[in-house]
Amino acid sequence: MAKKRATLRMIAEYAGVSIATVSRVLNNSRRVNPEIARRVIEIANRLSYRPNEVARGLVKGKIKTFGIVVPDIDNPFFSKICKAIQNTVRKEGYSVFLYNTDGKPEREKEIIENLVQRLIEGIFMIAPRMNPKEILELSKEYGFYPIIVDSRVENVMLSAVWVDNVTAFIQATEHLIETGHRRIGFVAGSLNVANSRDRLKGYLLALENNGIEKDDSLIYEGDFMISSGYKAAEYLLSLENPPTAILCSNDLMAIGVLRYLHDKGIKVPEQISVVGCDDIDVTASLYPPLTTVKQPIYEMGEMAAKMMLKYIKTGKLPPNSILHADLVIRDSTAPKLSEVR
Amino acid sequence: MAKKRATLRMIAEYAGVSIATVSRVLNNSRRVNPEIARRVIEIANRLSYRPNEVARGLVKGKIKTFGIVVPDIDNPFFSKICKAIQNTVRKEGYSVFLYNTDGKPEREKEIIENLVQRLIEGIFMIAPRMNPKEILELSKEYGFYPIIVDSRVENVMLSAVWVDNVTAFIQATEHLIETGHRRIGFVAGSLNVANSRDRLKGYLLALENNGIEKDDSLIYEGDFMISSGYKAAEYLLSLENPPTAILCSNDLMAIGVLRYLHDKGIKVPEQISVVGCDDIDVTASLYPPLTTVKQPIYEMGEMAAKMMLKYIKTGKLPPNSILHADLVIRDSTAPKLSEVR
DNA sequence: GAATGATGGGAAAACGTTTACCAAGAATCC
DNA sequence: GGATTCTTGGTAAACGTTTTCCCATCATTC
Repeated sequence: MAKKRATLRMIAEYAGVSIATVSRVLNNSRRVNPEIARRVIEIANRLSYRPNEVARGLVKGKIKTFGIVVPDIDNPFFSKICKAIQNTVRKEGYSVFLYNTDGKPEREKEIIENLVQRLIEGIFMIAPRMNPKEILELSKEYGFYPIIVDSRVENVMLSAVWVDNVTAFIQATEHLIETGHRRIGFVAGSLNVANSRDRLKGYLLALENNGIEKDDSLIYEGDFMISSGYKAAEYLLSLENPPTAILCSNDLMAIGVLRYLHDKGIKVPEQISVVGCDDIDVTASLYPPLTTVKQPIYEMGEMAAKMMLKYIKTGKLPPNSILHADLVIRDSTAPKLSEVR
Repeated sequence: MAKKRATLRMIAEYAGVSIATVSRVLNNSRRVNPEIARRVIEIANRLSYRPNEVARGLVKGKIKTFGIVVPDIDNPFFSKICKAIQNTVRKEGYSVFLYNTDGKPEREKEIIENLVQRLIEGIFMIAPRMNPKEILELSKEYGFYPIIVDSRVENVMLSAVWVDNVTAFIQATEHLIETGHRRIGFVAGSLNVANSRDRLKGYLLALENNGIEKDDSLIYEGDFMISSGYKAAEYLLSLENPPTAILCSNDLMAIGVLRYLHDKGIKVPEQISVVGCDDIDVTASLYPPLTTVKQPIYEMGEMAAKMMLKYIKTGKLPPNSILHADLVIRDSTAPKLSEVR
């Protein structure tokens, strides 16, 4: 079916020179006679030669490629990070392998081993479930550069980029408290991911700072998907003393919450306030437009990619990068009903 | 930094056998003495041997990997297709390279050449901008298996999976006509992609079938993104005789339309009906829940993956696969105002 | 007991590069 | 002008596999 692809050997024969010379010309790796160089290039073009990256990878012991390991590519938050990484590393000639874990920790190790077999240079672990220490060990054992994205990592010799979620959620919670809410429901993400724990922590700290006693029944653990937001709202509204505001660990769950409230005819923000997190693209177009913690999503991916490239170039661990998230107030939050009256 | 990875040679030395024997044991490619086999496997495990896929790829002339070329991974429609492909091919031991084109046709060729250098076996072209003939030629020249996803391809020796958009849009348009609408705005996607043209065609056919004269001023060409839906609505509502319903070529643009209408205080569906296309996850959670043409997104990706796997196994071109899309009626459409009164 | 066949192991070529080393000629330096 | 250094081309090893031959052993068959 396919024509035989051109190889260095073929070019060498046509040009009447050695393979080494052809390689040198094409890679500009050593000076060669300009006349020969011209001829080689001309022939290479004529045969539309493309280097075999696999052969090259074998001798170099690595291939210009990164792995991206992501819980769910179909989550707009993650897909934007992937896009940012891809756009950034492409400019340096890198490709990316994409792997979905569906949030299953056991798949992460499996994937890493698979990637290593393919001689990739580095791996972006996005919101990993695995223990950072374990990632560090694997990276040493197998010899790849790891960058952790969207997950706080401290006291481990790993480079990571994350958002200060604790502060952001203190801010979000205090916004609700300031507008008079005291019973604030919290829809957490899976608590085996660091971010979820941090967001919960911010929520709890804000309550404490404001002398509001925590009530465990107001905390619901979801899984970051729309459906679990729906269930969370169903649960919270079934309490005998339901919350007047619901703070969600991501926008998708907030969307689920909004949906439940619409279904039940409960008015947002008049009867209940809702806050999300991420500021994915659709958030501003919901009804009502959602108040949310705006994460610097693209920046986070871009930063991760830059850190990786620097890591590879220098061999030195780049410092962690902590980005800031700010609350964007839209129309899904309002002063507590009783205060308005 | 990294320990030396185990190789066949190392195992062979430890076990006191030849490399060939080790390879045979590990690949089960020929019977060997069970006693030796046992020893080899034991040593391989102890050294936690992982085959070097790059070396293997070099001798086999191909590597168990596919490329996915997609206009915008951050579009939930595409990210779901990617997820489906990934999930399906993973089970057969394949990895995927992911490439974003940002909808730029010139990048597609570039990416294909890059992928071919890496000895991938096949490429999924999702909603490609490139001419199918050209894709076919490249696939022959370079020797890879192409599968076209979400784009109608006929009379070309290529395998593709797509949705019958013409029929779906006839159905969507007729739903609006049946409920009394006669001035129906149409927000097209980029008309250089086949799907957009088909959707427009369906719209026009439905008008014709129902004796409604087409009005070019009611047709707006967007680019599939939220922002262009917003602009489209702005334009359509500025007409001296504005439409009473707006049909959009995808949900994202419909979201933009809804947003504009909310901003202007125009009630949906009371004052104007809106229809989208795709049925991405958030669609049902919008306000109002959007009537939309539900595309079998995951199925399309899964089908594409299965076709690819079969293509590779048999070497024979699998037949095209045409999926069906159905209108899902939710709350964003209603009989035309004047009819209600 | 010789011829034949089956079995299981090893040697080595092959995949397509990069690169260390070598050799020969040119240039440079006193 | 001879010794030294520089330049530029080639040779061949190396990367880690798979796979084709080939050979030795042993069992089977007549």
